[in-house]
Amino acid sequence: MSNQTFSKSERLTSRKAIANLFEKGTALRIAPIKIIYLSMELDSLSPVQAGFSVPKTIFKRAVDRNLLKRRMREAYRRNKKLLYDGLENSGKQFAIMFIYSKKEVISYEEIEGKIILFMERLITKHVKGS
RNA sequence: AAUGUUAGCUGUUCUAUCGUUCGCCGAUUCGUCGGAGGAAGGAAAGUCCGGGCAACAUAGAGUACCGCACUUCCUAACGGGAAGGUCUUGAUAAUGAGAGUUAUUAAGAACAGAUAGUGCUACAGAAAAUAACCGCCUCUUCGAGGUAAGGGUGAAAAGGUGGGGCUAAAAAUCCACCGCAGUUGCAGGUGACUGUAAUUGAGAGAAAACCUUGCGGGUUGAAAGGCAAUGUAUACCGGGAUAUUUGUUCCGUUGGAGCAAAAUAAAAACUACUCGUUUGAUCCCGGAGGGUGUGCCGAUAGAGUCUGUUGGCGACAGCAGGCCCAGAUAAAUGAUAGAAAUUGAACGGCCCUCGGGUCGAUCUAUACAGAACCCGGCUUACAGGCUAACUUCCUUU
RNA sequence: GGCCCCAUAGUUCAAGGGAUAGAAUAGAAGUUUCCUAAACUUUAGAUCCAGGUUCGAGUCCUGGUGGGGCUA
Repeated sequence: MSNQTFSKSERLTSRKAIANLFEKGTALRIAPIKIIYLSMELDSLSPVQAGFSVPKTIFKRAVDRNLLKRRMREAYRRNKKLLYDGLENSGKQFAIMFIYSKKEVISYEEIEGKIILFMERLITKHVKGS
């Protein structure tokens, strides 16, 4: 689990879980990315399940939406070890949804920086709370 | 050789590291792991047409509604395609006194009907489709009548050109030629239609106004639909049985059987309406309905594609052989780094017809765009490259 | 994914194919007032884009662009 794979058990695939997340989750905004997360029981052993979304109203073309989702997913996949290590001993599970909310396409480096920033914040908040 | 237009084809490649998904093979502690493979397009797009497929009656009739509209063919089908016909516009040439006609060539056509009917044609103009304002002429002054040759208005003015005659003045009255429309005959063509002869006629435009005629269309779309699991009482589904009342006949007696009629019956579904069809009341047996929401099938081998050959002007069709070519579902096919190729820019070297070619290193750019059940089309978007045809220009012979 | 609707001044709406596309409100300038508001006068401002039919198109037809709604 400590490698860089990103298989189905680590992604948000349950319609029910997503509905629950949007209803009760905590919203957070880091520059162009809006993040909704919730501590909840998941149906897999993975500590975190993540999903990525780009609204159709901002980007009309499917090519642009695909590009941004791929960049966000890649950034998450390469850095998720940070998040997993931080949550290792807590026993909690998180569902996270990343939503892109800017009209321009930004580079991979920028997206990666924002996602790392979010992970650090989530860990410090969680440690402080417990 | 350059320039542009149109049509067709193509539409970046390789390596390394880390990843996604689907078959196959092997292992497994059933969580996964390993091996070897497949993984976006010509438009996957717009959702504009047509078809397959599925449910609702094996999908029925008429009206309404919607769509289409030269002919023949292709096709599973089409509003698509091929070949042809006709018309319009432009150019060139020939001919004619002129109107016009003919030939070649290019482009285009929602190209049935305006002589079935209703309505419309602003402003201007006498008048916009049963034409008389000025002008001309006649009668009997006012006024009435005749006349479409001339005038001006308008997008459009009542077939056109030339000539003669009649007449009060004129005309479509006459002659010749040209054009248009209807009917009939002959010849050619599968047909649209063409050629030709006779005869009749003079009534603009618009159907992308309503409409008429002919042809076609049942409705809803994979979120269709089917299976399984979870789970609770009836209403839901499937199968079977029986009908209730009245009259009458028979058996012959607190009842049973046959026949006929009526009622239950109001309504619901099938497209809006009319018809038509189905359901319908009670009991028994079996399965469960609604809601939440999971997995699988539908769902990836097909009107498939490539090669050859035969038929056809062609679209296309037949035959033979080879090939298997994405299958995701909060939704895969990617990220990073480095090379190469192509394009453009300025720089330096070399060559020469002084405008380019070629080599080197640097910088820049690499389009439009992402499958969502599957096919056939149409439309729209598209950096660069290749091929073909044509236009224009230059040089040489 | 599928189905449907709409587009006119800054905004909300009109306009049987026919003078210069109209009204309300918002804007600007002026009058009035010590100043503001209200009132009055004047003024500028628009048919989503491209083709086609027609003598003539906001309206009719075709293609595109943008926006909105419904559907488990």
